[in-house]
Amino acid sequence: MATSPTPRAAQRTDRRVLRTREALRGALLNLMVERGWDAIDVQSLCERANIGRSTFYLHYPNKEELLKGSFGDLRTALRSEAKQRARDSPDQLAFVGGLVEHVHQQQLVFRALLGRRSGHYVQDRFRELLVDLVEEERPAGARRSWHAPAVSNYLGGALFQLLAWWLCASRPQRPQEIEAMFHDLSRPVLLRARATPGHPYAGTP
Amino acid sequence: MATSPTPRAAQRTDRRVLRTREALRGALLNLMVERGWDAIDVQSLCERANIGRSTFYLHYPNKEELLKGSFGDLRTALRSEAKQRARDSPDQLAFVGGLVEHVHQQQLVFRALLGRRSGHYVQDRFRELLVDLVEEERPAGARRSWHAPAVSNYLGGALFQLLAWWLCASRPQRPQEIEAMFHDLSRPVLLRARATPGHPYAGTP
DNA sequence: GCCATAAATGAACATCGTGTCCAATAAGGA
DNA sequence: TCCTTATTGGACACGATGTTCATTTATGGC
Repeated sequence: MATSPTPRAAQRTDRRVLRTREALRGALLNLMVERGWDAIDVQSLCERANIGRSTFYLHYPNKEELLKGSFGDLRTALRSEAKQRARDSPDQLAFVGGLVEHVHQQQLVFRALLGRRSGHYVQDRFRELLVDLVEEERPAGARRSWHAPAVSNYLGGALFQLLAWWLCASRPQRPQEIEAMFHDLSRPVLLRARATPGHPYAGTP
Repeated sequence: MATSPTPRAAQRTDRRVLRTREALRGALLNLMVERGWDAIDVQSLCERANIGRSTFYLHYPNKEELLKGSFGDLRTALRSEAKQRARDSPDQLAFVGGLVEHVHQQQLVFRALLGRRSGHYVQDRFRELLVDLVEEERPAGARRSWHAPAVSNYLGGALFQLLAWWLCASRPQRPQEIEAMFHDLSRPVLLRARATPGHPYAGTP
C-alpha cells in the first residue's frame, strides 16, 4: 500500500485516502518551499496536512517515499510537456524551453528543489530526471557507443547546474535568455557527439 | 576552537589535539567509503577513531563541521595541483587531467563523495569546488558579462555529472578517455563563450 | 437508508541519535 | 617537576522515528 502511492488504475476509489494523500503532497510542497527538505519532519508534515501522525505511516513508511510519489507527478508532467514540444519543433533538446519556463513560473518550488537547503535525495532525483530527458530526446543513431550516456550526463549535469545557479542566486535573467544560452552552448556539443560515431576518445596508452 | 580545525598558524602545538583530529578525519574517510555520509553518526565516528564521544564535541559542534575541515584539505590539494598543471600546459581547463587521475586513484573515496549514498552537503561542496576551479582557469577577458559565471556553472555541472556517471556505474573507461571526452565536448563551449563578449543571449521580448 | 468494511485518530510506547555537563584522570609543555 | 590543558565516560534532557491498539468516523456496495 504504502509503496504505491499512485497506482495507475483507479483501484483506489475511497475518497478518504485520496484526500489524505492530496493533503500530504500539498503540505510537502508547502513546507519544502518554507523550510527546505532537510528541516521537514513527519510531525509538521501531518500538522500542515491536518492529519494524524499515525495516519501518515498508514500511507508511507517515511518522508522519502512521500517525496518519491510527488516526484513521479512532476516527472510525468515534464515528460509529456517535453514530448509535445519535441513534436512542435524538430530541434534537439526542445524540452528545455518548456522546462525553463516551468521552472521560472514555479520559482519557489524549484528553488527549494535545487537550492542549498534541499536534500541529497531530492537533488539526485531531479538530476536523474534531467539526464533522462536529455537521453530520450537524442536521436537513436547517436546512442550507439559508450559515450552516448556520457554525453547525456554531461548535458544533464550542465543543465542542472545552470538552473541551480540561475535560481539560487536569484539572477535577473529572463527565462528566454537562459534557454538561449543553454542551446547555444549545447549545440556544438551535440554536433560533435553526433559527428563521431566510433570511439574517438581512445586515450593515449 | 571547534570552528577552526585548521588554523593556518601553528598555534596548536599540543599533540593531543592533533592526534585526535587526525584520527577523526581518518575515521570520517573510512566510514564515508564504508557506509556513505548519511549513515555516519557521531557514535561510530568516535568508535572508529578510538575517541570518547564527548571529546568529539570538544572539537567540532557536529559532523558537518568535521567534514568541512577535511574538505578544505581536498580543496587546497586539488587547487595547487590545478595551478601546477595550468603552468605546464597552456590549455584551458588543464586541471581536469589531474583531477580525473586523482579521482581514478581514489575511486572509493570519490564514489562515496559523488554517489547515491552521499549527502547533500558533501555533493554541494564538491560541485561548488568544481565550478570554482573552472572559473579560476578561465581567462580574465572572458569574465566580463553575466554569462561568464553561467558558463562556469554549465561546465562545472557537466564535469560533476560526468565524473559521477563514470564512477558510480563503475564504467570501464580509463581516466584518459574521460579527460579526452570532457575536453572534446568543452572546447567548443569555451570557444563560443569567448567569441561573444557582448550580451548575445538577449532573448525575444 | 443500512451496514459491513476500511480508514482515520490519538495516545502510549520503545528506540535511537544528539548535544551538554561534570568530576575525575591522563598527558603535554615549560 | 608542576601547572595547564585535553581526554574520558557516564548521566542527562530532548526531540524525532516508527509501531501498536482500541476507538471513532466515513465510505461505498447493497
